[in-house]
Amino acid sequence: MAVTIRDVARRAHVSVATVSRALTSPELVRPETRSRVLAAASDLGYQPNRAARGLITGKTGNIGIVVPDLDNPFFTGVLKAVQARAMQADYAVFVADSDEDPVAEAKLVHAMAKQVDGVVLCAPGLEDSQVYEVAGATSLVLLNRRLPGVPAALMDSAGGMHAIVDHLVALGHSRIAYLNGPRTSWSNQERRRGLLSAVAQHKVDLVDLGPFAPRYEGGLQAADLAVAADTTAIIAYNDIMALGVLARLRDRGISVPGDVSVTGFDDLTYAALCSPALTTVAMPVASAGRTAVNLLLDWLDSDNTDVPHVVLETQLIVRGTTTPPRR
Amino acid sequence: MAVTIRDVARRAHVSVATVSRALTSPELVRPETRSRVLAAASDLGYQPNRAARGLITGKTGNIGIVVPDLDNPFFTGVLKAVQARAMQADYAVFVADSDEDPVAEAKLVHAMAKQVDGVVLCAPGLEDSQVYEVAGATSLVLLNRRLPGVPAALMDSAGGMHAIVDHLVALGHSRIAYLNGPRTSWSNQERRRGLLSAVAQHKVDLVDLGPFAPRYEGGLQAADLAVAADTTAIIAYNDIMALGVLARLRDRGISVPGDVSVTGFDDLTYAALCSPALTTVAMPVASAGRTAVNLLLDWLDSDNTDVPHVVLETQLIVRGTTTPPRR
DNA sequence: CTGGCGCTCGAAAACGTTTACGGTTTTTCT
DNA sequence: AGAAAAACCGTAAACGTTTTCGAGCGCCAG
Repeated sequence: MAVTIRDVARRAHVSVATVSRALTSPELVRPETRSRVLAAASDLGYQPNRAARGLITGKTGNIGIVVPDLDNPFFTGVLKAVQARAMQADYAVFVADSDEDPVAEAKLVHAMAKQVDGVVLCAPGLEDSQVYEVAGATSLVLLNRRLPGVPAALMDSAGGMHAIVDHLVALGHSRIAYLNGPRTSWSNQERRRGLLSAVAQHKVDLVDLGPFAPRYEGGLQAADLAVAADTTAIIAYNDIMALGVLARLRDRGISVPGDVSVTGFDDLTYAALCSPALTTVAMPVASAGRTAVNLLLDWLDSDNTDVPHVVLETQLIVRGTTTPPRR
Repeated sequence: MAVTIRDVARRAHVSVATVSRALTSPELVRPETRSRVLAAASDLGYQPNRAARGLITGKTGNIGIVVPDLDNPFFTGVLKAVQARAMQADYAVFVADSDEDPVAEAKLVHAMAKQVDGVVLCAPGLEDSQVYEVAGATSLVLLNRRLPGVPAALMDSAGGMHAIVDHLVALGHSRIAYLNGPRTSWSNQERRRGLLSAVAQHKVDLVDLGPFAPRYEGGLQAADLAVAADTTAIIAYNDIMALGVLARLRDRGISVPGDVSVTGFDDLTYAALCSPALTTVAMPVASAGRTAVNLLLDWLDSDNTDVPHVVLETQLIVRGTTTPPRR
């Protein structure tokens, strides 16, 4: 049924070895015969069988990506970029969704390991030791998580948080609430780090609340605590929580940004679409995805001597939910 | 490096053939030796090499899914379900994003064809003939598109549209605008079909506008046309357009739902989160994804005699953007 | 006692590639 | 022109499995 390398060889009057060479190392065959086999190959619509190739080369031509939740636009953003970059480099992409379950994350990487040349891992919930453990099974690139010894594509969320605080104090705010996401998540720690550094620098009162579920409902809950603490600005862990905050404040008749300013984090599409549009910081999801596969590809054919950590810039997007405080 | 079937055979004092049998067709070996093999295998942590297996069986144990846009929550919703169901059945999932480009869609299926046992295809933009053409390359299941001869998981969007109209006329509306999406897309045709049937049944005035880009900006543009046409209710092609409509109306000081009712389609997360919350119809994305891979798996080991088309129910979600018209 | 059958298992072929090795031709150098 | 070197290409082994075929064995019927 399928057309094999043998068919091409027959049609081009050469051996299978020559066909293989013409396709994978063109410089090894005479231009004349090379074009002959190329012609034969395209005539027959020949596509090499990747399984057979992988069997002997030991490389699969595939990469994997495991994410905690495919319904989360943040991860699908990186997935989209990963997919695009991989396809460009002639790699195919396996995707796995761990459903936020750390043990599933580890399992999935192991299961993928035999079928891919490497995987990019988004695993905010995994223990460091477990990450190292799965790193033994295949080549890893971490996304948005820094760990000595394993390459990573990072986003400067600390810097983004710093920018938010700078923005808020520039507007004149001096008592600010931060609504924590999950305490153990690397993202929350990073954001908090930027927050604290900025706060120390500016001498503002910080009201540190939470942790809350990083969901709409978490925002609803957190909003009340923040107004009870008498703050003029609320920094939410992420956009979804911020949306919850906005909804709760509106329900209680508290005007945004008139009475209180609110910021999110991530710049998901609806941040721009809600009303008032949300001030937030944009994460470079696409370039992070791209560089993650770049790192992986480099890592694969290199002496694995230095472990690159590249950090991408975030960007504060000022929209409608932040103004100077009413005095 | 990796542990092969030969290592297991040596350790269990049997031949490789017996190991293979013990793992894939247990009833063919004596229970005693079977357990010896199994023990050896798990001792060594043996995992069969899928490439080698695929080379000889002709099956890969993988399925593919190609979607027009991974940033679109609709598609990631089905992707998530597809992934989950496939994993359950011990299949791995390749994903490809065509970036809304029909020729890329066809190319991608062809590229995948050799690496997968079948693919679920979301290709609203592809010509029928092209779909048939790619169906020759591998086993296909269509998602949300009906085509004779190829199995499909469908969503009853016509029914959903009918429900919207029923809802609106029940509220008392009698002059309604429909904002078309892309004319050629199967989805738009289906929705329009349901719309027309409901309209004919109820004798209401239908103002048929567009087509518009199925984006936020398309909604901004469409809103003005709808109010100029003096309608009391606006049915948008999808949620994103509806959000654009809401924004534009608010900017113009037209109150929703006071002055005009608005509906969306798809029930994306932000439909529930915007304010007022959007009346829309929920698409069974998850079960569609699940049944798509069920269909694919069934199709793979069956005589391919009848081509199943299963249609899933949609559901009208009444929220805050629809009320009786002011008179 | 013989022939046939069923059960269990091993030897070996096959899947579609890549690549080490060696043989033949062409080029280059003197 | 002749020899050494280089360029080109074919033969065959190898990758890790599955599967066909048949061998060995015990059992039962005749």
